Amino acid sequence: MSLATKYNPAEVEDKWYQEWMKKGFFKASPNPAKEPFTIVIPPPNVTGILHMGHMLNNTIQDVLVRKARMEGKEACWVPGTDHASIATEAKVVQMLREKGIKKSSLSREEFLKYAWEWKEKYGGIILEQLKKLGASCDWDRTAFTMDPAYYKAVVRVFVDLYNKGYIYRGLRMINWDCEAKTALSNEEVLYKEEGEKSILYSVKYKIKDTADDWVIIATQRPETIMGDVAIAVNPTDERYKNLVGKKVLVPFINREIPVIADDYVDKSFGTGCLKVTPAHDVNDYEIGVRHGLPIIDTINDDGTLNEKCELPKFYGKDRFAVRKEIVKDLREAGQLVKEEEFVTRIGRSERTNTVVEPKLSLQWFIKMKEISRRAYRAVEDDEVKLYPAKFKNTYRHWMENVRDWCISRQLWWGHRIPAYYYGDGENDFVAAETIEEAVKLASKKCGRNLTQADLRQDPDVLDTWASSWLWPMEVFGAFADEYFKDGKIVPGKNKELDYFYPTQVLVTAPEILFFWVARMIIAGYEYTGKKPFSDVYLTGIVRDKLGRKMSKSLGNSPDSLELIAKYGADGVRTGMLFSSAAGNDLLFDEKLCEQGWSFANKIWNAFRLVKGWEITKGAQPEQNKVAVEWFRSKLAQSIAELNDNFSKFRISDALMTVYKLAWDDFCSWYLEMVKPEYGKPIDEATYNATVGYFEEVLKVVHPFMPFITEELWNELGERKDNDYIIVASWPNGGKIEEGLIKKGEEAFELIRQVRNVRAGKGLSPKEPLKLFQNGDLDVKMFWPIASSLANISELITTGDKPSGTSFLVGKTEFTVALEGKIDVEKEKESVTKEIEYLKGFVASVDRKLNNEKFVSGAAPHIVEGERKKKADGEAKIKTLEERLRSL
RNA sequence: GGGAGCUUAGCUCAGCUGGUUCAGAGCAUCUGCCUUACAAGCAGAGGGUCGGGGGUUCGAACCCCUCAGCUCCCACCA
Repeated sequence: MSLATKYNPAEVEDKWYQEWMKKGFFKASPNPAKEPFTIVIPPPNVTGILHMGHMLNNTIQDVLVRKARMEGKEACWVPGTDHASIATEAKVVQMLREKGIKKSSLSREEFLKYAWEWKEKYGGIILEQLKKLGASCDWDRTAFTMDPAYYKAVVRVFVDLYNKGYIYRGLRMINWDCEAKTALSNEEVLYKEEGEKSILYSVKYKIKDTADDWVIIATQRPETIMGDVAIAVNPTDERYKNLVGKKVLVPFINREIPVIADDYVDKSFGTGCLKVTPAHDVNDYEIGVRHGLPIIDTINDDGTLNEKCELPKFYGKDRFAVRKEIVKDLREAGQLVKEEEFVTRIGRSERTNTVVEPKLSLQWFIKMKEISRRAYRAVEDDEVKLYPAKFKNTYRHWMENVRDWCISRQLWWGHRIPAYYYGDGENDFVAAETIEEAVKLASKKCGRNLTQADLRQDPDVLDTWASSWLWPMEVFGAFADEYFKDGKIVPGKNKELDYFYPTQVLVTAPEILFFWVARMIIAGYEYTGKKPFSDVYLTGIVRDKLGRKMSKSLGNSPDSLELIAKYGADGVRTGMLFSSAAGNDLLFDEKLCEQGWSFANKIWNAFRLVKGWEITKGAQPEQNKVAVEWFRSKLAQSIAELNDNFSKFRISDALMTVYKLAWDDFCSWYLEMVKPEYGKPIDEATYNATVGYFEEVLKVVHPFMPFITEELWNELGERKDNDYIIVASWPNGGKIEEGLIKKGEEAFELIRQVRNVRAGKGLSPKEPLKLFQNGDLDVKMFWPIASSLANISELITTGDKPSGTSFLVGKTEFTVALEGKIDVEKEKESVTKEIEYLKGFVASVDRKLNNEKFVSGAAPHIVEGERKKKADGEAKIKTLEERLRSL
């Protein structure tokens, strides 16, 4: 038998993944005899590639799914991708631009053809990469948010919510991307942390019917002056009290606008006078609404000025170009009194990086207040639990201040809004799932017989989250005709949904708690009356070891697939989990993957050891019997701890428990206990027990390191049919003999102490030592093990006090005989030091016990504990003092 | 501006309802070993007045107040 001393993951990983696929172990179907365990993947962007965040997130999901599968549950992990409307469209537009094709030169149909081609080409990449990681998804269920059925579901939900009165169309101030020509949600607008430099201009407006009286306002957007409809001052501002009600003239166009008073105005900012431009500023819009002011929208969709600005030389010119010109004009007219630099926060589009233009626009909205009430309560009442729980606060805060959700996007890639217009009036439209239905509805609404040709469908598409919020339901086909009735999903009809939904766990990033998680909960209750999942595990952000976010520009993001090639998927998976408590950012260091590989290598070498043993029919030595019994309890203890970690979603801790069980308890202690001398065989009983334990250890390691465990499982025993570790049963632990574990601990302490003496005195482990015991610690049971692991030739319990170095295990003193090798003075010094320490300790305990209030106030078992501390301490002191005298 | 959270060993973090798992783990460090499973290993060791200050209590890493620093979320000042 020749096995490499170094484990090589590359040789085994692909093989086992193929084998699992071939055997269909990832497939799940409704099975009433089994409990379901469902996870829906947070669908990555269809054009995405696997980055570190995905690796962490999907490793966690796979660990949970694999454990559930071994526990005998019907484990179903649904994979899929998100069409990611704006992100994908941006990529397609860029691709076309590189080919020299402008989006504006294409028809909608032509563009979509390119987009679908792009999707077909790149859409599967990330899923293939997940396979390298070992993700045990049911690939037959792979879903896409623009699959025909899914598309239909999204449209259906829009119509349904419209009919229920939750969806409305309204003129709202929205964030506008002039380059992509689309509305952006608040979340898609980014602000630079440090702010951006800008210039604050002070501009003079002439007061009407005065010779030379002026009002000075401060603005950083002089190009919007022509959209001004008022000047506002704070009502308590004494400086301007007599100005309110007067008219002033807008520079250049001399439109008369009123001076109004509004609380919003900050007296201390600028001059305390604010120009009000409702079309181009959110706050101004609100002031405008409060004062019934008109709205003059001077800027086109593409960021150029239009004829409403009344100055023909600016028509069609970009707003920033106009800013420069108008500043010049103002200066020349003597109306620019000050220019000062200041730092402000400018919103930029997440996708195109252009400065976001606040813009009034007709958009579609979902009213959130009422529809989200149930979802709010669900988290409050822990019906849906968040891990870590601190996100409950964040969630509550968002829910209590929830705003209406703008769901329309001026894009082509996505679910087209199923609203059909038949006229130019504000209400001349209907919402319908099909154009046929729309014709009927519209005809009825307007009282004329319309045809399809009379209808125009809304050109916009829906926000991507307005499709992915249905994900946990629609991956099971929830909204199909057969199951959907009167705005609800009828239970008892869809076997898949009834069985797999609600799902168990959602693993995702905290940044999409509102975008996605909250909205899934809302949609879940709205359509099924049930939560979409019970537990939400929020991962942290993967950062580099300096704590910086991983980004392309910093170049600090390692290539996922290269890491897997280097350390194996097993190594990378464990590497990612070593330091990633839920909700904590993960400071990724490649060394962690190396540690993961080392762990695999350790297990590999344990296997090499066991595999190399020859077996004899001989009787089982006492030492091995004890070792086997001890490990049985130790294993049970670790499994209990492990299950507890899992139940609390402490995945990192779970891995650490497994790591210590495998490395410390199994390899360092157990295997060392039973390892026969070189060249000698091992007895059959011990061998069988060892293989059995090895299998149990492999099982608990499997969710974390699926590949090496499958490999060794198959090497360790004769396997037939479907005997694979991936479907092996999760160990049930068994009885934990506390007494045995304690005896083991005492023996290990004894061994450590003897080794310590050796290290201190520079004695070789090969040199046998004599040990003297003074005290009543019962070491009999583990003695054969202790004597062999510490290489002790003899234990003398006659009470003799040899020359040597002593130590305590509990209250019992042990002395390693070291005639002629010790420095008596040093020995005395160290014993004295320990006595001093113990005396201080006993004194502090005494202070407590002499305190009336402590004895009467503290719980009895605490007081009892203190008494025992004191007695033990005193006993130890006595032993040590005797020792000191004998030196 | 509003809200949430964090500060424990060199690093990353555990420490559940104040008291025997109370000062812990992994990594890193140091010392000694190439001991036929593994030197990417083995054996052993050192290291923290639990951010500062104050208070409550018989007793505080844990509860309260306060100061300092950091992080995140929400809103966003013309």
